[in-house]
Amino acid sequence: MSIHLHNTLSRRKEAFAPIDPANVRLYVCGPTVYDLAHIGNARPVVVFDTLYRLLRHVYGDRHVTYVRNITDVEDKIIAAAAANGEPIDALTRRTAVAYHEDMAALNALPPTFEPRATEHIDGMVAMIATLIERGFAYAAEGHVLFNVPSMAEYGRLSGRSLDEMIAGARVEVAPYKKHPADFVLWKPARTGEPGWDSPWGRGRPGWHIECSAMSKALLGETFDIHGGGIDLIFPHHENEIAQSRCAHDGAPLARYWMHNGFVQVNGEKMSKSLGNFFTVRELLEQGHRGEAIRLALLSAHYRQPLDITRDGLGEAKAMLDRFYAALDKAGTGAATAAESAEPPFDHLAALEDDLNTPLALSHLHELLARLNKAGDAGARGVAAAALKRGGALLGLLQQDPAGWLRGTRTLSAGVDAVIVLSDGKIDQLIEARTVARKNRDFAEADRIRSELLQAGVILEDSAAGTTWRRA
RNA sequence: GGCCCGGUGGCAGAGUGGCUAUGCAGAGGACUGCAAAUCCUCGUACAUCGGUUCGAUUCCGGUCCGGGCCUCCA
Repeated sequence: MSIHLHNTLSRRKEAFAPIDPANVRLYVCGPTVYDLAHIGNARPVVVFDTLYRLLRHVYGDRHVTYVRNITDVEDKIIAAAAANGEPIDALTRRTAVAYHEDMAALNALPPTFEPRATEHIDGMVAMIATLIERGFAYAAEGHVLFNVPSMAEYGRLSGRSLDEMIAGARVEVAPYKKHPADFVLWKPARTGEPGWDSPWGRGRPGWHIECSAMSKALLGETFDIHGGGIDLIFPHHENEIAQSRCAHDGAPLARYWMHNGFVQVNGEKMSKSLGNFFTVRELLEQGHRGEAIRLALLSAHYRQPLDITRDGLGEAKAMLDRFYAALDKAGTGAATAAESAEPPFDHLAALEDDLNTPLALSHLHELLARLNKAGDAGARGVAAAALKRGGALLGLLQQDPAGWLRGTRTLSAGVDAVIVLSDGKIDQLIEARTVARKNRDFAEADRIRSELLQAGVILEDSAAGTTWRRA
């Protein structure tokens, strides 16, 4: 089995063959840093992080280059900074830090490179100059525009023709555009706005050009996979393709295009403009742990729409409780064995088949059942190692099991919303209960149990003694 | 209006031209002082109407319903 991926360009699943197996190259559109990331923004991060982990497994950790940019110059940033009365660089720095914290909570690995648009202005200016020189772009009233009709294949990715786009156009056409579909490569900066000197006057780049310039700088003219949310197909990715191909003698930008479906709320797209979003940070502060959020995001196939609900997050949490409880009983030996274990075959096969995470998870459940049924320590160790190794491909199950089960839900700023009893107090109460049970004073034993339960602590008696976990 | 996706058991969610998805919830049982956890068993689902086929939830077409893109958006 080799990796197969659904390619938006062909609208079908294709066998994946990298240009250079020694350097598999992946580019994913990252955040515009003007506000906290909502759960919809987190989905592509988690999805492509999972792809990154799979590619690293198949081609080797050192043979995959993953680029995810940060857009730190853009109209919304300017607007948000003005609204906050905050300097632009303070806003973007603060937001980028929060983004990193939130994505780390979801157990997303840092990308190989995380370029910022403002670090690549020169490359953008150079690319724009090339496009003008070759007749694909023109300057008008301080703007530089890409001339869409000059690109024969424009519309291929999104599967629409220029005529259709004009027919459906709902936007007012700026008077300086030669063609209604032309889009901005460079726009003038007004006083007080961030700007860079250029042959067309002081200004700043349009949104699309930054990805073209940054991917070229870090991955070359043609690379393997370009990913992002489904809403980026048009116009963003279509425009990236137009810019890059026209600047690069027609060389393809990326060979495989992958797009994740939306996170929805009550069946509707979650988006900032609709106002129906919640941020990753809010969920964490409500006590949902990052790994549960990650699992919820992986519980549907990446191209399907996904509703994130309280029930769904609760189910993900319960699922992790089961996994970690089994791993906890398997002991620490399994953790070390997992280092050298191969991921379970059918689990890997599911991921190689266009990142079928729900199917992969079902195989993890099979391993869980095997682990729970394992008779001896040897069989337990093997099953636990396989489970942990499989989880690693999904970015799950890597925590200390006891830490997960009994862990506090301490969040940012040391705030702890849930813990009422300290671990020491819990142990004390359990000891008292054990004594009561020995004396067959079950009324007292049950009173202590229910006292603990009210504090969110669940007891489990076994031949080996009493263990506990937090609900 | 144009172009795309989808409609699977109470819920979530894979998949398949004929054979058990899986998880959650629920029912029964084993175990347990009680409980929890675990294990065993169970419910026979694929919007609708036609077509192709020996056979369709799975392929094709129509209908209905939902979502998305066409404008910033993951």
